[in-house]
Amino acid sequence: MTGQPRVRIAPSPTGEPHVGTAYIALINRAFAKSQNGKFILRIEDTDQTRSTAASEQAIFDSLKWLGLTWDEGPDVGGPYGPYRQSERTEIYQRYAQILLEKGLAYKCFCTKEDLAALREKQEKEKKPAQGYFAQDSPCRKLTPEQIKEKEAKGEPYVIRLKVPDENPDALITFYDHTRKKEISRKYSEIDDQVLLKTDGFPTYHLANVIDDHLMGITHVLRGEEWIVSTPKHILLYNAFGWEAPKFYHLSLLRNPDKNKSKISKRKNPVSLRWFRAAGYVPDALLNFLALMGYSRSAEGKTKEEISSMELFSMDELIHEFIPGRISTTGPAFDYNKLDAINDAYTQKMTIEEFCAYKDERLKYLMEYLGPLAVETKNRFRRLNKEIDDITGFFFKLRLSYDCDEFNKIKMPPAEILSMFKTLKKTFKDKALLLNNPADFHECINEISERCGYSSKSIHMAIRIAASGEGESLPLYESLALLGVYRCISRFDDAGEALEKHIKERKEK
RNA sequence: GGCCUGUUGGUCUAGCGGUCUAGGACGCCGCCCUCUCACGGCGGAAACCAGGGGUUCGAAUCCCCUACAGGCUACCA
Repeated sequence: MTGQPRVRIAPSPTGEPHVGTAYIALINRAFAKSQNGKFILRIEDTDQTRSTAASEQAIFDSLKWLGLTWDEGPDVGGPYGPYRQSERTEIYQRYAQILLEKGLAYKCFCTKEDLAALREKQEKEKKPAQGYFAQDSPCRKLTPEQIKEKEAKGEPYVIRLKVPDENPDALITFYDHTRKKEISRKYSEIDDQVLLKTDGFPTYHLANVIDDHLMGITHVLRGEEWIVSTPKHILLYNAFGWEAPKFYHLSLLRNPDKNKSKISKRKNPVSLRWFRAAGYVPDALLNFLALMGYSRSAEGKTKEEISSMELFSMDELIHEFIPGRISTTGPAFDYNKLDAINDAYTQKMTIEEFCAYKDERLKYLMEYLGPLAVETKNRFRRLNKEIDDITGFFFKLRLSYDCDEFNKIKMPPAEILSMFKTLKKTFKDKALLLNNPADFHECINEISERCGYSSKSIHMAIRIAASGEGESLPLYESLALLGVYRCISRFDDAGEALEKHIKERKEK
């Protein structure tokens, strides 16, 4: 051991690159660099049904855009590769086999139905511990002959960890360095987790523990959602006879609404590609994210220094980083404050930097717009026109509706209102099916036919709700880029604005 | 339901037993600067430190209980 820390982030390449990934990456990188350590990127693509190469590329691009570069990873290599879990399946299988041989894991032939039945039974009995554990596990009791028989028949199986059950009330404990305290769980509360799936791929738990050990990870800084499963991981480290890394759990970014639930695309933009296309300066986004997870000390600072201490660069963060100052409370993601910080950064720029940034952003914006790029370009008369007059609606959180626009829909206001409601409901129901422009096209036609809305009216209504105006970029492509969830909230907003408008007119 | 975690103004936070009649930032309001807006400057409203019990000469700070919020409870990570 050299004494230099090695940390990692391990994003899954599913869907859009998430701000949460950048947030965790930022803390990890600051931690590593402040101690002259290494920051590693590992791709956790063990979920074969959801992982895509495009998503992986988007993670690379987005993190690089933010300057969150890594020392080792799938694209740059390193001494502990491969850094993509899908390329390490034999390793996991080998280690699962070791556990099997040691008698610390077992093959489980239960089907989905078996598990559902088990769960139902447990619920009926109101057992405090649910899940697949010890005496509830039929496959634990299988004799070697029975196992052989099932295997010969070709029954699919998973490999599960055999959680020690001699002493169910004993505690399994680890130290959380962020919360600065021990956290523990009873053995009886931990189920016999699946280690290797039927398809031969590992679950997160197995792959994560093996990789962290094999890659020499010394400190694990990850999201708070992992706290409860950390004891499972400790169990695995014990089973292998390995020393566990030190754990730091980072509080989750939250939606800025009343309840502060985990930040999600259903409620707000979370894609790093969105932030980039929206025109945020990378250093500003970084600074803002750092504020969410880390707070600087005011000690020894003058009044003036205190009033500007929220503004700092990645380098400054690295130089003064103190792990003990990582926050433990879940911060609401305040888009408003992000804007303020972004303003501060643009003000610090020179004209040259500003132009370079605008150019870079414009290029990226066109890429982001995809099929709409040409349409956007064609709407310019002269190059001095502001691009955001045309594309701004993609990047505003809330639109303000000019109520005269609604007059362009040739329908009575009350009917428009109910149309917005129908649209909202249908989009919500079909949310998972609405991805491409064609999906939106089909869906809108369906509603139009089903409810007897004229094609012209429904399209105009959607156009106004989505873009805030009666003239805009081609509709279906726009909706696809906006994403279903933001469309839904815009139907809400537009409906609300219209309702207010109707009320005001009545009062007059 | 069970388990785990968190709780200082609307939001992000400083604070680690007396210096707190709780400081800063964002947002909000007002004034000044000014041809407008933005920037900047000044000022203001906004937190009885979730609530209740302890411990202590003394608690936002330590302990306990309750409430609320979040997370997890998948062959997803």
